[in-house]
Amino acid sequence: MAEAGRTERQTMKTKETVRAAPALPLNTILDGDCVERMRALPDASIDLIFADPPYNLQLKGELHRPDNSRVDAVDDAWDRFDTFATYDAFTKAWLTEARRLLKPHGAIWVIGSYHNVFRLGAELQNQGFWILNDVVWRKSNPMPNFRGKRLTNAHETLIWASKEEGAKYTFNYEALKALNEGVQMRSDWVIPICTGHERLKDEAGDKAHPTQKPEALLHRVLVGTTKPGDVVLDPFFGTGTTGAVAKMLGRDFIGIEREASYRAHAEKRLARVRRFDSDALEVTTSKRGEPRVAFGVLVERGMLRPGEELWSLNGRHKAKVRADGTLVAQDVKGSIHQVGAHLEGAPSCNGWTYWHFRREGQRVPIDVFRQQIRAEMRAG
Amino acid sequence: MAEAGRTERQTMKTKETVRAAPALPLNTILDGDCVERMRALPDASIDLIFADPPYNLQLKGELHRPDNSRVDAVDDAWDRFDTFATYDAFTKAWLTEARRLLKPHGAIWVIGSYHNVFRLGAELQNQGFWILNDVVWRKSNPMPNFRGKRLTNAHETLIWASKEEGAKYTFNYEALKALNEGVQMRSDWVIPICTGHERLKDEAGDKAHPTQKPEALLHRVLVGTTKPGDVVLDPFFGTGTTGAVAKMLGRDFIGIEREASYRAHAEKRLARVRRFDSDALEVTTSKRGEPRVAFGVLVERGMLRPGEELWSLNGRHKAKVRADGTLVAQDVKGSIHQVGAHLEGAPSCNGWTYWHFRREGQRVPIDVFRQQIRAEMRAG
DNA sequence: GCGAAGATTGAATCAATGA
DNA sequence: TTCATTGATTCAATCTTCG
Repeated sequence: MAEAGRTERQTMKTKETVRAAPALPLNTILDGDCVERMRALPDASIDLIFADPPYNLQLKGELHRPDNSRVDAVDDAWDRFDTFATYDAFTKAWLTEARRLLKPHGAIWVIGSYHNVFRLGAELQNQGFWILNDVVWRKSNPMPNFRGKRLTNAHETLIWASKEEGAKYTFNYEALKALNEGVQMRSDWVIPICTGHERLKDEAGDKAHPTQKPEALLHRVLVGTTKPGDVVLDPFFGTGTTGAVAKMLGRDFIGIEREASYRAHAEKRLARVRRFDSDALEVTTSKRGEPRVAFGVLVERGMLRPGEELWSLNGRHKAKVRADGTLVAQDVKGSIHQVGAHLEGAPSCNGWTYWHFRREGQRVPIDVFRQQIRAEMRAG
Repeated sequence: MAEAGRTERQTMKTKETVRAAPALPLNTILDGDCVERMRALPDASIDLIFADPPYNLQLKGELHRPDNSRVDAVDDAWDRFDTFATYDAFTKAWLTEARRLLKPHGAIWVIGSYHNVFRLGAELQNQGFWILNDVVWRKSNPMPNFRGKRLTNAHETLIWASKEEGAKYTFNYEALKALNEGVQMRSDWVIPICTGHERLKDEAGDKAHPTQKPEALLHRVLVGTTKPGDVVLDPFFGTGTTGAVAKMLGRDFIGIEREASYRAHAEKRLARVRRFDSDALEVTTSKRGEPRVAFGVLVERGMLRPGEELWSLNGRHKAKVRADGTLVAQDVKGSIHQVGAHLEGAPSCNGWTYWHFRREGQRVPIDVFRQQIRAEMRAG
């Protein structure tokens, strides 16, 4: 259907433009270098580009977990660049082609981590792309920081940009609002990393690709910023998450991937994918339980001050709040639960209902602050 | 005290260096241009920099190149280039001074939105700063997107970086873990925007500063990445959130702010702030700071006897204690760590938590003896 | 610079086990 | 058979410090 429409349009073009505008290789995976392959595609032919370029992680030695198992890191040749200058030149080259390929009302998504995303974002701006949002993919199950030397790296960043300032772009506001329980979709998306059945494995049972993206992420991108029938280009196709989700959602895709083994996995995967019935696009939203609130957050927010005294339920014990959200009593320090249990000689203690602060002569349980924070979290 | 120490050191210096190392203007707000003011401060004198640079530079109408030549009216492309170039030059200038001011084990935090954070991050990397994490401040109560044309912009990005690759830095792992319900602090922080009593207002009741940061954000930054007594510099001080939280937490600060009205608000605010009790500022510490204990000391003290058998964590291996504090198993002898690693075929092993002795049918880790000795050392 | 001590993990999937 | 529990495994990682 879409194929026929395109052919018809082509026949109406003049000789000069026909040469510059060959038929698009829709729903196929092109092999080879992404810049070269993009060069062969016609100007202003693509509605959306989703690009997950190498992150240039710069990992050094081996890393082991506390149980001594080895972390299977990204050590592929395609992720190694000598210098930032080399990486920047690579970024500039593929973004230049990407911009040429975009229709005037097209848009681009790129994804990266702190290793590369600042360079991606700066080059997007340098080339005249107009950033619409940066989006944080908050991983519900990230890999921990095993050595305890930094924060757990629990997110990646996406940048969504139109071709230039003032250009139109597709944004399905209501669809995203529906995906978000009836309130505006925010710039932070909580999505689990790709595991389980969705994660492609090779014959040996190892992961087929070190950085396979979850389909839920692409689902949100494509539902939110493309229309059915749009052409989506992924110049770093990998095992084809973009293509798989595009096919499910009734969008056309073009993939470029130079690693033969990734292409093979992607081909097999795409053959299995079925396009959704249009009424099957409803989303399942998982109800979560009440979010956990750390006592320390009350201190950070100034609801309780470091040094302030808390009183036990029965008024017999008191403890002092510390800056990191632990308590210190006469002969013990620890969490609100630990200190309460110790003072009562009990095996456990719910610190939230046990500890009280004083306001105007009254003892008030600290749990009122937790409820307040939860209300804010729900609002957000 | 610190002041005295500095003076003493100065008197020992030669004439040339005295001029370059004046006493630090601790706990004051300097007025004027941040780059000029930073130039007057001595090398390697600051422990932490927190910077919230402007991104809405009012360039329109008086646009000048870095060399101070005026920019003529030009087409959009030139305008765009010059705008970014000017912003980049500004960023480069203040980051260069910032890096010079940092102690070798110092660190920097910068905060920005998608308008400027990619340029900040790229320039940090270009100058040789080593990014430790990017952190997402996820706002629980962001401003909605009224036009429904984009995603609700619900976060800002912070970048935490050390002075260079391999440099030490302060990271209070256990304190942040305590602040997060006992699990590792992640790179996404949920904190409300600054409203209510905390939000400073002018005489007319309007907000005193357009982008006042919440104290909770600075609380987490300073608890997590500074020590009491550290010197914290904020080159874009605004209404002084950094200074206020630093003072509460027993850190020294230096602020730079060119707007007189912001300085006035900050001065009033700082006068109101009370420092927390010093025992409230103590923070849960890591085992890494504890003194080392030789395993042989346990044998010397008779806690374990030569010839006594120890069992591995999983109960599969055993080894015998020798009088010199080494272990001997079937085919290997050496330290508690070496023997454990060998038996498990692991690259390394923490013998303190791996090896257990038997008491009344129970397996108890030898680490309990180490803790006992450490307690004695603290008491003695 | 090198060798050794010793500090360090959260959420989720899936298979095996037991009730 | 079903369900709860336990253990093994895995995830884009710029992941130590002291003598």
